Amino acid sequence: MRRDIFQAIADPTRRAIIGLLAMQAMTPNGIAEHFQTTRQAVSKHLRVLTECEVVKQEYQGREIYYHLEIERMKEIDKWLEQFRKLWETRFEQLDNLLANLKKNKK
Amino acid sequence: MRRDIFQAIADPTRRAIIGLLAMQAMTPNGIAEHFQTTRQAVSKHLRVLTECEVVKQEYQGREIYYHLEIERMKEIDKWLEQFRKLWETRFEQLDNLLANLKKNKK
DNA sequence: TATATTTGCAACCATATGGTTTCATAAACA
DNA sequence: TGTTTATGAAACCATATGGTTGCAAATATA
Repeated sequence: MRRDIFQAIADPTRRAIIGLLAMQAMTPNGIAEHFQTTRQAVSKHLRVLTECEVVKQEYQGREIYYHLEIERMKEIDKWLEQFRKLWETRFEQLDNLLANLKKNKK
Repeated sequence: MRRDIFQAIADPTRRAIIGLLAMQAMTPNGIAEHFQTTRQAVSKHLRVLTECEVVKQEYQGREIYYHLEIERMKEIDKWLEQFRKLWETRFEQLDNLLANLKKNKK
C-alpha cells in the first residue's frame, strides 16, 4: 500500500484534520466533533496519517492525543522547490515587461 | 468525482509527469517513453491532470503537446503557508536556544 | 488512395478508498 | 464491582483508482 505524505493530503478531510492538529494536539473524539462523519471514519484517517508519520500519538490514560509532525509538511515544500524557481522566473519576466512598458511610456 | 490539485499529485507517476512537463511541453507518446506503463495509462493520467487544470493541451497536427500550468502548483504552496509559519517558529526557537547556550558558555 | 502514426475512449479487472455498523478492550468512575 | 467512556479493529459495502487490451478517429506519409 502506498503511504506517503502526498497520499496523506489527498483527502480533504485529512487535510482539515492536519489543519486542526496544527493548532493543537487533539483526541479522536475531539477531532470527530468538527466533522459530520462518524468517529470511526476519523479514526481510519488518523490511522493513515499515523502510517505516513504525519501525526504521532501520545497516550494519556484512556485518551490518545494526536500531534502533528510538522517535519513531514516540509517534504511537500521540498518537492515544490523545483516549481518555485519556475514561477518566480515567470514573475520576474512579468515584472520586467511592466518595467519596460513604463519606461517606453516616459 | 473529486478533482483538485491535491488528488492530482497523489499518484507518483503523475508527480513524475508534472516534473517532466516542468522542463518542457511534451506529447503523450514522448511522456510514455519515460515510464514502464502503457501509453494509454499515461493518457489516463493526463486526463486527470487536464481535469484538474494542472496541464493544458496544445494541438499541433495529430500531436498534442501538454504544458504544465505552473499556477496550480502555487495552490499547494498557499495551503502550506499555514504550516510554514509553524516550522519557521520552531526553527527560531531552536535558534534562540542555541544562542542562549552560547551566551551561557561565555 | 492506401497505409502508418498519434491519440483518446470504452470495456474490463483487481485492488484501494472512504464510509458505515458492530464489537472488543482498557481506563475512569459510581 | 458494575457501568460509562475512549478508542481501535473487523466486516461489509459502494465507488474510485490505476492498469490493461481493443478499438475508432484524425492526421501524416508513401
